[in-house]
Amino acid sequence: MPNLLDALNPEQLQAVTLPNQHALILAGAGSGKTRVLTTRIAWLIQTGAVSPAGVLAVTFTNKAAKEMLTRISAMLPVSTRGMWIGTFHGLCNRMLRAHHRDAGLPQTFQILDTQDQAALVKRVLKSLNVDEDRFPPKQVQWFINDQKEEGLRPRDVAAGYDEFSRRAVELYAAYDEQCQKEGVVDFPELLLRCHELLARNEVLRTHYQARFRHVLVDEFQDTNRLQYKWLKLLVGPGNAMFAVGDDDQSIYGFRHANVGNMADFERELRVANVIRLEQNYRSHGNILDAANALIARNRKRLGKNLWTAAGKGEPLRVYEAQTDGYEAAWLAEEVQSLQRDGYARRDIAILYRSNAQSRVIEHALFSAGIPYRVYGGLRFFERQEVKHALAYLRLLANPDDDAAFLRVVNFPARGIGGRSVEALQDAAGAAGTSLWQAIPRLSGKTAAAVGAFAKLVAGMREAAPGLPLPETVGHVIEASGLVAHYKTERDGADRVENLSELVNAAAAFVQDETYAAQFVADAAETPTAPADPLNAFLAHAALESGENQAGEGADALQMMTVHSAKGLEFHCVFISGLEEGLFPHEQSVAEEDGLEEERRLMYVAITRARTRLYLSFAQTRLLHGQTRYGLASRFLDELPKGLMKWLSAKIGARLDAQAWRAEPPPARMKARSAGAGVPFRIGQNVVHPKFGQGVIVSAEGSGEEARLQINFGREGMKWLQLGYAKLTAA
DNA sequence: CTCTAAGAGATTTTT
DNA sequence: TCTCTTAGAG
Repeated sequence: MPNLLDALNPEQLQAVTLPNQHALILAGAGSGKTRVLTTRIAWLIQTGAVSPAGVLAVTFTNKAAKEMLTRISAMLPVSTRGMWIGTFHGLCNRMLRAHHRDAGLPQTFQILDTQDQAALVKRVLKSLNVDEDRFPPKQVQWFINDQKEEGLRPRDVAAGYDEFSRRAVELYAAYDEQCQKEGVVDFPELLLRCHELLARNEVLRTHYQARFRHVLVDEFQDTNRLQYKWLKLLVGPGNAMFAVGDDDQSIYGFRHANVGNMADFERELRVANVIRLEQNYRSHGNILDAANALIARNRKRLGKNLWTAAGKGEPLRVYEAQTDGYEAAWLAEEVQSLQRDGYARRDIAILYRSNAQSRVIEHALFSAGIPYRVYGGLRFFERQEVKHALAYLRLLANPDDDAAFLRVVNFPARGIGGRSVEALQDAAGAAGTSLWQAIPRLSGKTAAAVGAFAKLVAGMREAAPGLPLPETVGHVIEASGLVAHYKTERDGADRVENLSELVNAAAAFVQDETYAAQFVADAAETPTAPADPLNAFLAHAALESGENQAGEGADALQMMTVHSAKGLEFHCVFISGLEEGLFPHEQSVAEEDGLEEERRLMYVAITRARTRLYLSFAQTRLLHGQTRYGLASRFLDELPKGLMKWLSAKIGARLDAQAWRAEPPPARMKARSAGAGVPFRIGQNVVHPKFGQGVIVSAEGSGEEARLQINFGREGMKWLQLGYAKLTAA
């Protein structure tokens, strides 16, 4: 076996071989971050510094966790079984299962995903007769999650100043009570519960601190306050935390990622080892120079400058299109030309700021016959039919799970309407029981219909224990009538397919025992009964939403938002829609922090490219049904001119008579002169001596009296009178 | 209970 | 403009 440390650069080597003290590794894009993390774990084990059971490594996504496990297994002939490697939620789930009694949870507690949680909040609001106009369920849900992520229970929330928060705290309390009653736990609750468990139970805390000699954290810049607090509980006098992150790639502020955790960590735990990984192994020089120049404009940085031993490479190519339609057509053309140059489609990515932009591009690619794959969208376990099947399975595990009960009590339809459900809810409410337990209290016609459902579920529950998990799943999707129902539906074929795929997923799950082990209680910690596969599978389904798109193997062009491109790399990258208002997004530019995050997002986008980077924007874009006249993104101005090569627009030259969604503007613009005797057109670029460049958005009046509305981008939108403003055509 | 029509919302995403 | 959700009628 070759030496693990052989191929490391000096900084990587230093990081990998640090003594067991707190450390912060500032790892730039493409600097071998995962490599350092995995090599350190392998090295620690190989040198006997720690046993596999002494390692805890935490990531944000299951993908990252899996990748880590795979790479460690490749480096070491040791089983990774004893290690705790997983997501924050996965590890907390594991700990809570092992100590469910101490955590005040039933052993079979179920996990609510975001949709389930929204439904439960709604249900609680309804039962309390809350006015949904004044207290929108979504906002209440956000409020609850915000509090939980700050580590606050209803009693800890400072008395609200406004009416909303005062009432919201009460709703939070009612919601928590209902969760407890049903034995369900939402995502932030997993973390909060686990945090409370460790905070209150000194025996457990010291046990885990002693066990996990090394606590390693990936993407530390993305942690929220609660996650950081949880990590701090895991480190004690005898162990240390090794955090890897990049403040320049912090792009999840909107979901409460707190970059400040990096500085706090350094200060609070007196981190003596701060190592910067600045050598980039991914991109050519010009690309890195552009990225460095851009990010240097941010004020709030820990500071870092990427460099590469590779050559300068090609210049960045910039393209200005007239419309989003032309931009898309150009993208398709350019992709074809790249293919002719020998690039595989899977090595090319088109990135955009928001999902809405993908439609036009998809249209153009489709017309050009280029196979593509769009990331994002519904994931396997989030599909309606799969969620229905899971709801039946949840009832097998715990019939008191009201959320699951309500989801399928009348699906497929079996004559249990809203009134019947209400009667049942009333009965349950009066008796203080779950819906399931309230069934015998019903009378009349309702009782018969619901009774039939109860019998169905009871039958499944009896059959399940004797069957292997995949057969249970198979039985449930048939006996529930789900398969039959979707078979009769018009477009149900895919859904039937997905249901049988669920059986496969269950089969794969029970077979992959290393992975299944992530979800079962640890024998060392709990001498209790072994976790049953059904429960483990349900937790797996909730914690890992599955692939978002099929066809992974096919050679297809990659399309995704900049956010989902983080962590990936491609030979050729297109960053499209570089317009003020879109990227940076208009909702972010008002605040300094918002703009800086947008700039980091652009930094992430640029650093995805290995050899060739394209930047494009459109003068005109259809957004929400309205034509928007945007200026080129300020980020284009912030890149060094010398690195960029502007491609000239071949207007319509090679475009066939495709019906692009956005019509070619020349025709439309001619028809829309800004008014009689006005020498400008709507959409025309103009220059103003004080405000600089702008685009005419609309106009009123005529001749010298005419007033023009002009978007000056950074300077904002202005109304100017033609007679006074010294405007010139750009 | 199912179908249709009107209304809201429209960055970014994982668990 | 489009899409998804919800309310109301049949």
